[in-house]
Amino acid sequence: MYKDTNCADLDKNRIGESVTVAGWVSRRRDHGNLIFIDLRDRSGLVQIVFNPKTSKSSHILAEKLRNEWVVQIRGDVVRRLEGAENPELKTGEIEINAIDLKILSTAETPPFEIENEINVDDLTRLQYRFIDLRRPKMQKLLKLRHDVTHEIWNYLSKKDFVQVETPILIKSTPEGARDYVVPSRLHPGKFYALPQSPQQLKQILMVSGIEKYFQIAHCFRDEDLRADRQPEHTQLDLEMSFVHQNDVMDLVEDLFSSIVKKVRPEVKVTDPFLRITYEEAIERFGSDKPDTRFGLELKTISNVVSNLGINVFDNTLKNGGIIRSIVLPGCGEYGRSQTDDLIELSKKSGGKGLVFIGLDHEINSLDELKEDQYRSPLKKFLSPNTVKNICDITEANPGDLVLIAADQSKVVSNVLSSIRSYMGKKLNLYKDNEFNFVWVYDFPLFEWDELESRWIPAHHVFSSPKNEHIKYLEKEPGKIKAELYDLVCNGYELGSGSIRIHDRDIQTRVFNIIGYEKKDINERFGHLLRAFDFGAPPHGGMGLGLDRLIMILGGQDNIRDVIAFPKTQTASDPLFDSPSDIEKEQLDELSIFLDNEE
RNA sequence: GGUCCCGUGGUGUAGCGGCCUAACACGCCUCCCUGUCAAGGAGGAGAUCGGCAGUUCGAAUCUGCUCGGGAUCGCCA
Repeated sequence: MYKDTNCADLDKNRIGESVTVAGWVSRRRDHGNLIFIDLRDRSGLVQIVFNPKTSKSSHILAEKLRNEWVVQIRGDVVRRLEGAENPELKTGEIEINAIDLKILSTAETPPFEIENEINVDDLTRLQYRFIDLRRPKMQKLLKLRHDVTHEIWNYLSKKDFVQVETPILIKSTPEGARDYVVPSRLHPGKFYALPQSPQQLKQILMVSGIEKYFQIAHCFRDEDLRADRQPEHTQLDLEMSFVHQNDVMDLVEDLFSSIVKKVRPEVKVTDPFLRITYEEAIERFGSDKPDTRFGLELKTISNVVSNLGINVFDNTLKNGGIIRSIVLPGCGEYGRSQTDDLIELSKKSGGKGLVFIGLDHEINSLDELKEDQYRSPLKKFLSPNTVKNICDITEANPGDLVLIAADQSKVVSNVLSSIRSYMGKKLNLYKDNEFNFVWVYDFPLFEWDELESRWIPAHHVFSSPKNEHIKYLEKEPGKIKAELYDLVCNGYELGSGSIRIHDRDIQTRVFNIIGYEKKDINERFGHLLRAFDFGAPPHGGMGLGLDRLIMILGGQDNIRDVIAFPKTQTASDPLFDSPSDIEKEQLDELSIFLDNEE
């Protein structure tokens, strides 16, 4: 070994020891006859002193040292001079008197500094990812990631789960996201697809009698990127036989609690996790992935604002729409530019506009509300009594701003939930180190696709309808709730799962509703259905986004920061410069002809 | 495919028609310095302002296109 101790493991208990350390020169302070080096390794920093009285040759060599050179130093751990201690540093009470210095590598000046808080373009960071990852913050996030997966392995192993690796080269199915595709050399003109998730493989493993399976699985989706979406991401994938929905939820809940306890012991996690139905989530938050760290719940006010001569509202209701509102506490005196911001946000979310009612702060009682104590563009239609009724339902108080959206219910949900998220942050309604987990369950099995005029699966085709809803299958598919559940944290969807269909008859009926022909079914799912013919146990499971979980646990707002080598928004890698051209010989082998005209 | 923001020495910013022969901070280089820890002091090098085209007597600055990065809608069963 080039070193017998880590830099930051040294402290006053080790004074007098002779040690050898190795690492990177983090900073040098050259006082002429005395040179200080902050030496950095994975553990942290320690101060090295080069004193000509201790070692003349080392001192001369140390004059050459520059940032990020890699060095090995032998020396004695000594107590620092009185008054020269550095309380900011873990090793601040001691230093190493260097006797020997060996330069292991020189280094160019790095393109940016290796500190926790840097303000550098993402492109530069990714081009020099090896430098970026030297930053203690990034090291901490990679370690956090390790600790999380370690805990997952530990926990699930203790619970009798077996980790099984599934292939990366599998088969394209036209369902779901766009596939990443790999050409086959041995089968000219044919392609493998990279898995969007090991979904069908793990279900086959259930038929194989594995009973409890998990995998930290890479999943690939060729769709556009976002702050929380990479083309290649990692899932904790798990599946269990002979379980009901609650068994899966209980297990995952306990697992996630123990992960948080392990890696963020100072954080309080809701115990038990909140469990709400899909319907309740939409009703209260307008979203199936609500941020439950704060209130600002939505209220329906269709009844109190109809038939007042307000055309927008009456027409909306006539067309089967709904009128809902959200109350922003203390925002009653918002000016034009602030309300315009909210209107713009609502338009971005697909809405047409918003109606405001701003309540004065100096209102003694809403029961004696006067005309001049509230403002609204629709004021001439809104009597004090109507406003009071609205306040009753929405629980608005003096000084609040009531926002009203009228449209089809899906649009209203989108508009008000995006305003809710935006204002929750703006009004500082939650702390950064709060983790609010919530289960959302009882999702509908099907959604109506307006464009194609047909029912499509809300999750995937193997999710089981609730037993008592099987009777609606052919008559009212929209009414069917599924054994489908999502885990949500702080407004992020962390994962979703379901109890799967293991009955051939029900599976066929679901396929029929989606409108699959026999031929399609065989081509796409024949392998799985064939397996089901040989004794399929009842089973269910989940897929959980590991990157997002670590992003939240690490207090980050971008998934790239918890992935060692992520891609840019155009799915390229500035470090490797991928994707890239390949040789003509490679193309020929694959029987691929490029149409370079376009 | 759409919308929005950004692109100026190595890094981050300022400059937003002529005061620009492009400013500032950090970093870098040289020299001085025995107690610093964002060391200090003195001096120095380094950018044709992402690219192309246009407007103009004159463009880092205005316009168009394009490339790259970021945010977001669509998309992500």
